[in-house]
Amino acid sequence: MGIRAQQKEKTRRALVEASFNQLSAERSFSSLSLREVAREAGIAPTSFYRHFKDMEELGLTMVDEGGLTLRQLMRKGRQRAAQGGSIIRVSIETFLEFIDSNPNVFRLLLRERSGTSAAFRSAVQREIEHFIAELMEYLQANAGLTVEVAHAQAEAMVILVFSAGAEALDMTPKKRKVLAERLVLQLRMIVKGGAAL
Amino acid sequence: MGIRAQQKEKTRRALVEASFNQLSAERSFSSLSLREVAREAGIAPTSFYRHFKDMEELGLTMVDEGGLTLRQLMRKGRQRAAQGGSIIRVSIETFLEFIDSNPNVFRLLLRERSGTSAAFRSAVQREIEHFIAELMEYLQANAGLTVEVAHAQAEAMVILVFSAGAEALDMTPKKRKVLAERLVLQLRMIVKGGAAL
DNA sequence: GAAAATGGCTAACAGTTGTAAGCTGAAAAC
DNA sequence: GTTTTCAGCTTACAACTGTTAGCCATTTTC
Repeated sequence: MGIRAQQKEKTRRALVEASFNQLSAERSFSSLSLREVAREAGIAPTSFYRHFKDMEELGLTMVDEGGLTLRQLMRKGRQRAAQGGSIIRVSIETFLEFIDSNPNVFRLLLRERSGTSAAFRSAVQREIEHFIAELMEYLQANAGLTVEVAHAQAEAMVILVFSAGAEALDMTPKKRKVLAERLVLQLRMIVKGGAAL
Repeated sequence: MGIRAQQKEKTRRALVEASFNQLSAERSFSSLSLREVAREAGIAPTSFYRHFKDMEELGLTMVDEGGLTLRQLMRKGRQRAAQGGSIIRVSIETFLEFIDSNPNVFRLLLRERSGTSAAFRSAVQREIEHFIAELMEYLQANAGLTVEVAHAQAEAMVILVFSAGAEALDMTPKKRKVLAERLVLQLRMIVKGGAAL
């Protein structure tokens, strides 16, 4: 890669990282301005346009990236579970670790799922569906269920995990334990209930 | 009530209604400006302060109001179910009707649940917990479960219903039917699974 | 080595925002 | 009937926004 393209990639990364870093409980992506992001990344406002058409394009990049890292992590978690250990517990652990070490990635997905940009919403929805599909495949292979039931099951589980994640964001580690236990209980109910149908 | 207080209440309502009316798939409460709301309500920007300290105070009022109407509706639904009819089906119907006739109220609750204002988040959370508590009471009385299980069950059900509602917002009536059926299946899984534990 | 491409910059614009200061006329209090 | 209260108004300001135009230095291309 040429020295030029290399530098370009570097400031592009700086923009993405600057955006992620500015997210917090009090700050959503949609509340970030182009100028703020550019400032944080250390470039002039107008240089932003050398990399992204507008903030939406930046955001979509971030969603794709975030979704990818999450899915990779979960896949690893499932592999870990395959060689001993409850799939439910391991998945929940993996997910909570993800939230703990990438809170802002999760915040982005969580908020833009119900945000004001249709492109964002469907990008996040796509990520979640990937997610459901992988879990569903696992469930069907390991429990031999109807496609319909397996899908409903996988979807319900993903929704509950996501929702618990959202709550966990603001919690102390101690309260998280309680949350995680209840989540385990809920997922078990779904597994048992699905099998019974 | 004096003629003065009456007029004041009227423009206060106008502000609340103006805010609700400006919400849409493309517009969130946090993206509304004080000036826009005032304009829509037909008053000068600075007159806004005669009614609310800032936009956050307006929003909290809206959350409280929205949560109240939703809970009242659901309570009615449950009464309807008490005299014949599946509680699950009736509740889902009631909820989807609510979303259909008050999409913007639901949008507000949905978005501010994961929004950037701590006050908003806990206001919505409080509404949801009311919601869970009422359902839990019902479940415990009618199925005789542990407190723990009943709570986990009620919570899971509320989350799934909310989440389905979010999806339903952008859907055609035809697709909603499919969604509703899957939701029924999911709630049944939780009922069955809870009983099995 | 000359010419073209390009990432980053400065300057400048028109528009919007929240909010302060202060006036006015009508209702409320006395 | 006089005084006080107050919802709503106009004007004003400083801050910030996204975006255009155009220059510069360095890398890339030929």
